[in-house]
Amino acid sequence: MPSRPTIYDVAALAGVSARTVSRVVNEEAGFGEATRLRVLEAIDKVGYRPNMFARALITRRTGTVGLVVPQMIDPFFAELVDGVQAAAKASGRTMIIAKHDDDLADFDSILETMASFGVDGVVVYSPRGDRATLFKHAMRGLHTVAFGMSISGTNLGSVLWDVSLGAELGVSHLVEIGRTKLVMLSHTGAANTELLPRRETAFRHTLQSAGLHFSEARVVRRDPTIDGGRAAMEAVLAAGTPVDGVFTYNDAMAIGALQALAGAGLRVPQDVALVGFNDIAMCSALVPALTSVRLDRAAIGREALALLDRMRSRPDQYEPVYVDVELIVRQST
Amino acid sequence: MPSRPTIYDVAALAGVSARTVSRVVNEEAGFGEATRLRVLEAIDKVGYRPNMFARALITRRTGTVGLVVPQMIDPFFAELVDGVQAAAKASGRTMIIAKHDDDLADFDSILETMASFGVDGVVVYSPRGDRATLFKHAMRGLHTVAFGMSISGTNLGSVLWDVSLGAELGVSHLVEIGRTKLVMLSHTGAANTELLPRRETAFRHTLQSAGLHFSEARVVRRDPTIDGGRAAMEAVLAAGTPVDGVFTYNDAMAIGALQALAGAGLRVPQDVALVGFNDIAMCSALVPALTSVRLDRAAIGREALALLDRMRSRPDQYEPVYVDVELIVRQST
DNA sequence: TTCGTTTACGTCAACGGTGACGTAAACGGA
DNA sequence: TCCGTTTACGTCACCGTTGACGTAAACGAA
Repeated sequence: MPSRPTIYDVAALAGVSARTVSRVVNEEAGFGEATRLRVLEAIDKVGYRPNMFARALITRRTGTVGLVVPQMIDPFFAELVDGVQAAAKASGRTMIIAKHDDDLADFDSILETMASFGVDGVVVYSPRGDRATLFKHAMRGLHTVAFGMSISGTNLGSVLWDVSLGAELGVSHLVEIGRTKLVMLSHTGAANTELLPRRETAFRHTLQSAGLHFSEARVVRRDPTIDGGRAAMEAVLAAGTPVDGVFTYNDAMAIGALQALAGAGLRVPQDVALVGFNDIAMCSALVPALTSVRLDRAAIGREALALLDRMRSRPDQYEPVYVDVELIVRQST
Repeated sequence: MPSRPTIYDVAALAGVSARTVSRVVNEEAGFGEATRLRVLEAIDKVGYRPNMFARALITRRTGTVGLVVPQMIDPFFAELVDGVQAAAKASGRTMIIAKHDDDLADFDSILETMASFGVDGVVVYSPRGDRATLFKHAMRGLHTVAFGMSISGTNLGSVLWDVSLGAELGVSHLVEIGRTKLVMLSHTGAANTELLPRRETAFRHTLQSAGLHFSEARVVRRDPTIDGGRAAMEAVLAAGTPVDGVFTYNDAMAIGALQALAGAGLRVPQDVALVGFNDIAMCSALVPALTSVRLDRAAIGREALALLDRMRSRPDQYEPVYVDVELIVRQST
């Protein structure tokens, strides 16, 4: 932080008190037009910008929001970060971003750092659905919004999307276009212990309510990556499970499945229809373009920041906020 | 920023002065072991964390670095952000991230905000190679490192990778494996006016020094996206240009080319070998896995932060720093 | 034993703003 | 003309921390 001109430099040049400069800068009432012009000219001449720290020290507000995600390589998170950033910018706030790589200790120290950095609040994707750390920091006064997991309490709220509905939309679309031999490529790990089972449950329920047969062999679990998706699809084909429709845990797995199907000489969608989840940007650039369940990421950002705002005035219990999911139908189905 | 316990609360509980608590917290010399333990216990009991603003106000250092990129959706930038973040974390710094969407006015106001936020320095990928804004803020005292463009001056340095060498590595690899009918899929726009021509120049030079024919028809320009790459490749095939090797501006275009080649029934690498640029994570997950020119993104982050450090002690002219490029050979060649 | 040195603290001011409050001058209504 | 109100400022303290400096007590060497 190289030293910059202060409010006193401006005051001296404009021939007024620092308090008056402060008033002009913050557009408070109580100064004359002539004074305003002199002050603005002086600000321009010395290149003055307010020091956020001095300001934050007394106002106890920083206009800064923290965002914590597991990582940013996965396009899903990259696009989520993008959505929250856009929302922050729209409401004039600065964002601090950190990633925890699914490490609980890192996560704890990130929240610690953000708190001492005086963020007005944090928006968080918790590692492995960790709740304890969230409660700990919220209790100490950190305004927190978790997304992708349901949690609420003092200084603690959440923004969710209806995963069950999304899964149902995807699977019933496969049923509607006449597919009867469905398979789900799911996620091995416990990356998020809440969202995972719901997708599988919705898959089973939708099959059953369509009168289709469900068996455990129709859910194959691997890492939620391209390679994992390819491996899962290859396992299905190798096992000889009859299949004409595939629903995947996320788009990365769908891309992998696409590769495996191509490798086996099966055509998409003629032989096998394919539905992904999350609708990352790449879906529309694939051949064939991938049908996927879309989350409104901009809305997630907006809702999270709005929730933080509400918390400022009323920091008690918050009901989870839901954002819409919708199915985007493309060439793969 | 909800109110948190201060150094005075700790001091009162431990029965010492605030100054002594400060000394313990910052591990300065000059306190007894018994005192240290009492203070640490008190810190733990009240849940004290130093207020960064008060500290920054007096030390004039924030331990914060700004990172400005055009966007974060493109995996190349997402991975770059990741690399810089990792480097920042390793050196104990916090990062503020912003994106400018190639908008010059946004870029200017982002730097303004970061400066008033008291960042120790910024690491920047300039929109459209803009230099004027960089010079303006550097002149006012903002320590700046640009990457991907060569620039230097007071408070201003750059971290680069040798694009020419990267292009040469990629193209001569194609030549070495016996390909003689090469095509380059390049970038229409002026996203970065410096890096662009160098790739094309290296392509031409490498062809010529291998005794191969070069013609303008062998460079096709489109948007640097998957769709752009597909369109470019389709244009080459439609024009009937003979081709057995393709070098692309970036990996996204290579993915598009892969789709177009598959659509035309051409096999990779048997019929056409393919080399991308940047080596985004996805390259290894493609079928066939993509040969690509890799930039050491972690090194970019490290070098950028190291340059900022050097600037603190000596803010004058800096020679650009280069990070390595290397060719990662995979199945597509 | 004496006196310089080190250790282990404490005191005070300052960083750059803004909230709370004070006040002189201008204004306006009866 | 008088007095209450508004306008347009200024003054001062304080936000939480650390730099500069002071000092009493303990220590150590002659």
